[in-house]
Amino acid sequence: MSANQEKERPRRRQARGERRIVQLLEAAAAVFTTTGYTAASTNAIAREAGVSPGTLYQFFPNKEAIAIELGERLMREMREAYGEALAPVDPTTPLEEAVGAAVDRFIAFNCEHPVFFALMHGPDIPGRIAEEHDALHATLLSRIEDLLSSLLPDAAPAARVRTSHICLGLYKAGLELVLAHEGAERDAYVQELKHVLTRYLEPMVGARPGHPAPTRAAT
Amino acid sequence: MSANQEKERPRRRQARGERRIVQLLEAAAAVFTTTGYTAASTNAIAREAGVSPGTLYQFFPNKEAIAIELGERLMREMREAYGEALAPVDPTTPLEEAVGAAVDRFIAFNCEHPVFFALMHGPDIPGRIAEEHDALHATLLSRIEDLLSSLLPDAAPAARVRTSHICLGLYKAGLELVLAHEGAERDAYVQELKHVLTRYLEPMVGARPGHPAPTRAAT
DNA sequence: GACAAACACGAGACATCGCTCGTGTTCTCC
DNA sequence: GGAGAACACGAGCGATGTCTCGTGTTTGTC
Repeated sequence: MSANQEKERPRRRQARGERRIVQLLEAAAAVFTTTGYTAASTNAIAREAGVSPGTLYQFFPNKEAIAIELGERLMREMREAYGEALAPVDPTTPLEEAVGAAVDRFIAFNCEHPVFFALMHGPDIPGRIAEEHDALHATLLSRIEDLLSSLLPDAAPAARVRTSHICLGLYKAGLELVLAHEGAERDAYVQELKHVLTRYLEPMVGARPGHPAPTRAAT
Repeated sequence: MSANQEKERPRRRQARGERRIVQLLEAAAAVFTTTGYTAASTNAIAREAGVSPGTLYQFFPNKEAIAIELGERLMREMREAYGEALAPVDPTTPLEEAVGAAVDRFIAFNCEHPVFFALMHGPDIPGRIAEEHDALHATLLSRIEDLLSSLLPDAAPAARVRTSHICLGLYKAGLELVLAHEGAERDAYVQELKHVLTRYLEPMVGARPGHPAPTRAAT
């Protein structure tokens, strides 16, 4: 079969094309955030970008590819912004501080890129995007697991995996609430999210060496 | 204008019709749980119920009405199953017990009716269903607030509202994880969810009279 | 048994959405 | 300055999905 060179057509992009691509990606981000992936129509994305439907398909083979590319750029930007290892694990830092820093970073990123939440949260995700979704999920999960394994080295593997899932779930729930509010109220929810996570993890890491007693702060 | 009697057409249903309605509702529940609301086609629902598309529209004016009716029956059943006041608030019961009972009840209901989660969780909800979603949300929220106000009577109203939102968010996050697992693993996640909630609330209710010190159990 | 209303059917009207295609314009390189 | 590639347009094709409509069947009532 000689049909293996189809996918790799070395289309030379001009500067104008690159500009259109980011323009389309931004428009897609806007539409995805407001309507979600499935409800977003490619015509709407093209209209938002101020181009014709045909132009959109000069740069993306289909609707899915738009979300894929958008997701990849988002992931890349996240990695660049926060370094390869998301939160460098230092077992001597107090729990509150570690959790606070991690939460602050993630919240900041998600506030800057609301699409991220929209793309990763909807159950309306068909086909290939699910893979990317799972990839991100797994990445975050392993990061959290690394962090946890340094905090509680004695836990059973299964329990640690479970704890990681719980932490990610708690974060996502908190993020939804944070994004739903603004200003001082938003800050208050961020604080509550930190409380949730620290109080959940506290009893588990309370016994580790060098940290005599868990701290208790009033709300 | 004499066009005010349109909506109230006293269609006398026969027993057969009532049966068809619950049959269609069950089929819709099955389809909604597997594919979500928007992706579910009315033809698929009719097929699942073993009737023709035309028959479906004999009982429901449109697709949305199916979800509305399904949601209403679910809400009614929930109210009936757990009484008017969802969790009767007794300020002398220990926190762990109160949280445990509430979580167990809700989890049981959601495991029996997976549609509930599917209908209330998707961002793919158009138009009028959002209202019902909000109604349920508000109901649950006020229930939680009632429960909280008996547990921590001294908290500021704004903080209490916030805490309610957090609790509901945590529950939803936990529910997603619980439904994603089965058997012993599922039970373990239920336990973790209870831990999350009790540990989050513990410091707030720790100072209330009659409860000298918060209990601490190892994981 | 007759009449009307409720029930059931399924082909298809109508709309929407993803995507294509023919045509015309702009850029790049020689 | 001319050839070819990349870019841009927008009408419209094909598939899919919601909902209608004409027709036939069952049920309840006198």
